[in-house]
Amino acid sequence: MDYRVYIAEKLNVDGIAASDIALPPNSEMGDYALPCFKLAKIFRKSPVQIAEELKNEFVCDSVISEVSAVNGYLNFKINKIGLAQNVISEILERGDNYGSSEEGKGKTVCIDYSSVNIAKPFHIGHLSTTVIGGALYKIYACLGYNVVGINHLGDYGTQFGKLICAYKKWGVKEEVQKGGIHAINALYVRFNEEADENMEAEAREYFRLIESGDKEANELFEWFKSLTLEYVKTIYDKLNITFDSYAGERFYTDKMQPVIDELKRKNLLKESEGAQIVDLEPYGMPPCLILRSDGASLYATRDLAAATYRKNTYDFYKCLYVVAYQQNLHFKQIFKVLELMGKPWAKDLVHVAYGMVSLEDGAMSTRKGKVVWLEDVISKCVEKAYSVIAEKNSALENKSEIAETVGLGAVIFGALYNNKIKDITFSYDKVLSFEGETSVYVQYTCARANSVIEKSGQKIQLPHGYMPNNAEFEVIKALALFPRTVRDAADKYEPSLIARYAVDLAQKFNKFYIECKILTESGDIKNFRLALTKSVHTTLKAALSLLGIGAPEKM
RNA sequence: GCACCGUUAGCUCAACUGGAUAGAGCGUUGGUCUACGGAACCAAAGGCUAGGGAUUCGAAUUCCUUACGGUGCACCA
Repeated sequence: MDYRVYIAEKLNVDGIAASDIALPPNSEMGDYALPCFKLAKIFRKSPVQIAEELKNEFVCDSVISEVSAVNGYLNFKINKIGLAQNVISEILERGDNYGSSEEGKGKTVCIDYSSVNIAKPFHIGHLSTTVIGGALYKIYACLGYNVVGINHLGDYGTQFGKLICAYKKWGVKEEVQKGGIHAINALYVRFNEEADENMEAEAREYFRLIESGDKEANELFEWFKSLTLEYVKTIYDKLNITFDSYAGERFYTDKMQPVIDELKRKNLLKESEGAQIVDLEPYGMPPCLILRSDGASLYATRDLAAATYRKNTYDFYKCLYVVAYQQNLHFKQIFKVLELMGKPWAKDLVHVAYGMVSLEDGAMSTRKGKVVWLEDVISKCVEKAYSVIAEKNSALENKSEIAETVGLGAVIFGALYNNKIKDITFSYDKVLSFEGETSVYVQYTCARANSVIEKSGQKIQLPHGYMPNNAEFEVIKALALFPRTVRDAADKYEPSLIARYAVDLAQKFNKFYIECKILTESGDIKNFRLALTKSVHTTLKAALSLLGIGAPEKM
């Protein structure tokens, strides 16, 4: 039940909607509140007076147990017994499905994320798009949407001509096969260091050969591509990330012309300095380049084709682009161009922008070797997790497996805990910290809850009419917030809300856990506390799972 | 130069989108050790929400302005 809706309906005052019902700063005041200041103008009375009058009119019932008027606020306390009963029984009943809904049924959401470049290994700069997109995928799926995860591969451009050129000059087949993506990347880096004008020209020619369908060039390219995909898939597996489509830039090679024709037909295309552009000056933006002066297409051209293709293929309700804010202008431009083309769905395109990652000593630079590879971060976290486990719980059987879950959780969680728009300075100290507001804390809490349940050795049975104490009630209120949090995270494209929620719930549970004994109690108290513990365990697991993080039963 | 984004405790960040006394974690100091899992819990200290104006019952949140930092601005992706 949504208490805000209930209260608003019960009040039945013009101008008061569920969204006007707020949460008081602390729970001693109440569980919900209505600020009456807005009503002062309508009723031409002081807010204090209005609150007082509304209080007197309000009849408490089985849902709202108490109303008070304080300084212009009307505070409500909800029936603790009823809330406890409702929330816990719902969680016990729905289990892993708690928080999920059908509200997105029949609607498709496309999410363009991660979008790796061929021949470039993953560094920590690629982590945000991957885990934010991955989490949004799970969050929307949880709300019943049909989700299409798209890895818009960076597989188009002269750099692949350079790569082939470098391979032809220095490459050894066996070494590349063995070294995989790092070997390819090394060739590319070497090209950029050593190439002269002749090689540059050669590279352009190789790119042309790829484009014109030359057999050898394409075979090489496909080989590099498959080595790249093989590599990234091992990382996606670890991060619990999946894709439904790997249609990258090249995929749109033959889908751009119709878009260009349409732009022409609609008189949007203009020549400027030899290039074909869409003029966006009236909208305060630089022009959107469609064709270079040599007739070649550009990034924007392919994105226009891709958006059109996705609409035609998936008929999306929304299409999200999880791409760093560096590309704010680019997306503003292509969204505007589609709008000018008269596409009503242009409004359904959303650039989900996130902040950039830098290192403590400045920006990353592949060329200067100032890079932190994602694989290294992962393995360090897993190693650390292993050593902590070995120290704290040496008897544990499957230590490596659990260390993997814990270590990867730390990597993912670290990238998801803050508002996505904020820049991040990467530090090993931070991801390797397993205390406080971390995934490890949440996982630990989960394991702790699980341990209590196991030790009890009894079936979970929620007693009727149990009156929760304060610590218990705080946990219950937090539990009740989960479905709303999932919806918020989807509405705001903000997985950090889930991460923060998980920590908050874990904190409240731990407080309860320290204050209230469970197994040494008996009867209703024990049964209720076990049911509460089980509910927390279920909800924390569900929250972590939306982020792609596992929750070991023991750790 | 223009545009967009950011600035909250020593550090890293929240604040349910305009509501009551701005909250957490880390770090610091002091406590809880018969532990249902101490990867935990409690307490203390720490704030003119970068500065200045405006809007109103009420501003960290909206508007203007200044400073600092970041990003982007025509044939790369």
